[in-house]
Order: sequence, then structure tokens, then C-alpha cells
Amino acid sequence: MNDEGEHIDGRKARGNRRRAEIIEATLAVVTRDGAAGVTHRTVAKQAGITTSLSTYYFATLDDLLVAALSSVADTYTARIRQIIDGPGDKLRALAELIVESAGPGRERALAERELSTLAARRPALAPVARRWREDVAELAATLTDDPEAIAALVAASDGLCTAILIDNAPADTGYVHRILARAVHAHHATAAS
Amino acid sequence: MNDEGEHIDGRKARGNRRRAEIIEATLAVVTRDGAAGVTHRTVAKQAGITTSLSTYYFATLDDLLVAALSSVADTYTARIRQIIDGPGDKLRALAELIVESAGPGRERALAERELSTLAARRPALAPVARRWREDVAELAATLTDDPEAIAALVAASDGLCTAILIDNAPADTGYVHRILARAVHAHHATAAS
DNA sequence: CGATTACTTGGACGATAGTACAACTAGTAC
DNA sequence: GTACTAGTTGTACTATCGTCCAAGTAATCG
Repeated sequence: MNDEGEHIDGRKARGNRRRAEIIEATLAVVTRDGAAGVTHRTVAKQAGITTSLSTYYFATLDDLLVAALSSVADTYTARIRQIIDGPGDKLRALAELIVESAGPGRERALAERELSTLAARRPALAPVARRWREDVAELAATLTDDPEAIAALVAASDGLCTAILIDNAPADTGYVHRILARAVHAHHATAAS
Repeated sequence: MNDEGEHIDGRKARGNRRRAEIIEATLAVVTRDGAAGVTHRTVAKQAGITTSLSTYYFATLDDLLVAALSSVADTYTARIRQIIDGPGDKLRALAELIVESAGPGRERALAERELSTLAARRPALAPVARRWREDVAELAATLTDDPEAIAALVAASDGLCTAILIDNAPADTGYVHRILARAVHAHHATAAS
């Protein structure tokens, strides 16, 4: 099993490399033309391969989109987990992550948002799209025990991302940090009803 | 001018009625199949007219999408302005409006979000998509003078909508209201940096 | 070596897309 | 009545889509 395994793994590794290339090409297409521009042909052209090869690795377009969304979600998860496990001011690190959406990470963030929106219609994508939100919640859980504060931070993070992406809102780290802090640290006198 | 005007207005009125019908059909299609499902043919079938008639009123698909997004944006603007100008607890009314996205207004809200995301790629749509955000900001401005509190409320509103739409998060009016209040009324000790 | 398997290719099928266009209808002007 | 114009229809052209398939290549196994 091991002997054969190494060879098989070698072959599979080549295939997985191709898969990764195709996924990256897919994200490039989403970045450039939006999710609507994703077709087997455009992706293949972007990746420099033939159309048939794209369908060989992803039989259906849905498979391709699921894989692409999963990929960006994985990246984001890694980033946030890095913040959670790392030292330093977690809230500030989150603010810096959000502000990235205004700069070099803008196109990628836009692609993620587009794929997330797409997830609303494809049940298979929903759990993947939900994950980054859960990650932020987990980060928030290290800062407070109040469930509402956690929900507020998640909502604020998401809303700020939207503001930066759609509205081209000013993206100053200090500014974003203050708004996030407001959600978490609010001394809210639990007004009734 | 008036004599002729009446007749011309009569013709134009008929045309505008058709336009409205087509826009409504477009929203129905976005609601059912997503923005990607919008084609001259699907819209025409939904409206019970021929494909050619759809292209007669909206020469290009972009025109149709712009008109559809403008329509939903108008509706939302009217709702929020009603809250601003009306009596009662504005923040609670906003919470109720947001919570609607979980119930009967869900599909419509989803359609709006989809069109907004689409706006990120079409400069012509950007100002329209920006408007509902400005409306919420205007509502917030009646509750506080702090610009950051306003930004926080807008972000919270948007994030909560996303949570409800994508995450199927619990949508309790009191809950939403408390999170919104947290954004506005935070007694935040302006931590430096 | 041949056999097997993963990988890759070019080309094809039917379906559907955006869009255009000439003809037809109905209401209005004179 | 005729002339005109907005509204409406059926049809057709071309392009691109998802998907499939038979054939070819290259690496590995026995």
C-alpha cells in the first residue's frame, strides 16, 4: 500500500497541482470579469490549458465554483486563525485585515463577496460561505463573553468590508479599529425592550 | 403643447406601464433564479410578453439591470424616509425593517443584495447601490452627531442584513435593536491610536 | 517489452444567449 | 378616409455556452 501509495501520490500530486492552477485561474476570472464570467472556456484560457482539461478536473461548473469559494475561504480562515493564535492586539489586527480590502486585496475581497452572494442560492456553498463569519466570531470570543458583543463585532466587520468594497469608504486602520472597538466594548446599559 | 401633451402623455403612460411590468418581471426572475438568470428571454416569459418587446424598452441587458436596481433602491429609500419623517422610535423601526429580511421580504432583499454586488463591477450602478447606505446614515444622523457612531450604525445594519440573509441568523427584533443601539449609544472612552 | 492508468487534446453536439430587423397593429392627427 | 407613430410580433443571425467523446501522450507497473 505504501509502495504503490508513493507512486499514486506522485500522480495525484500532479493532478492536484493542476487543480490548484485551475482554481487560481478561476479566481483570476472572477476578479477580472465577476462570477458571471466564469465558464469552462474562460477559465481554461486563463490557465493556458484546453477547455476539456478544465472539465476533466471539474466535471461541472458548480464543482469549479465550490472549489474556488472553498479556496478563498481557506485562505481567510488561515489569516484569522493566525491572528487568534498570534500575539498582539487582536482587534487591531482584524482592523488591518479589513483595511486590506481597500488596497491590494481589494479584487480578491470583491471576488470573495461575489462568491458568497452566489452561495445564497446554492445550498452546497452555504457552509463554506458561513465559515469566515464563524472565524470572526471566534476571534471576538477571545475578547468578550457577551454573545451580543460578538454578534455586533461580526456585523460591524462585515458592514465595514461592504462599505470599503462597494462604497469606496475611507479605510483608515485607526478609524476601522475604533468602530470595531465600539461594537465590542460598548458600556451598554441594557435598556429594556 | 397641452393638447398634444395629453395625448402624448397617454402613449407614454402606456409605455411606462410596460416598463414597470418588465422591471417587476426582472425582479421576479432575480428573486427566483438570481441575477445570473436575467436574460431578455426569461424576463419576457416572466412578463408574458415577447422577447422583442423587452429589447424594445431596454435595448441592452445592462439597461434592464440598472432599471431594476434603481427600482428596488427607490422602494427602500421610500421606506427609510418614511421612518425618518415618521414618529416613534426610529432605531426600533430600522430594526423591524432589517428583520423583515428574514420573513416575507427575504427574497426581495436577496435580490437587492445580488444587484448591489453586481454594482461593484458597473460604475453606472454604483451611485444607485450607494443610496440605501446614505439613507441609513441619514437616519442615524437624527440619533447622534458623532460621525463614527453613524458609520458604526450603517455597518451594523449592513452586517446584520448579511447575517440574516446568508447565515439565516436568528432575526429577533429586540436582538437586532440591541445590537444597533450598541453601535449608536456606545459610551466609548475614545481610546487613543 | 506490453499493459495500465492518469493526463491531455481537438472537435463536436445541442441549447441558449444577445441582438437586429422587417412586418404587423392600434391609436392619433389632419 | 390617409399619414404617422408608438407599440408589438415572429423570425433569424451569429456567438458562446456546458458537456461529451474518441483519440493521443506520458508515466508507472509487472
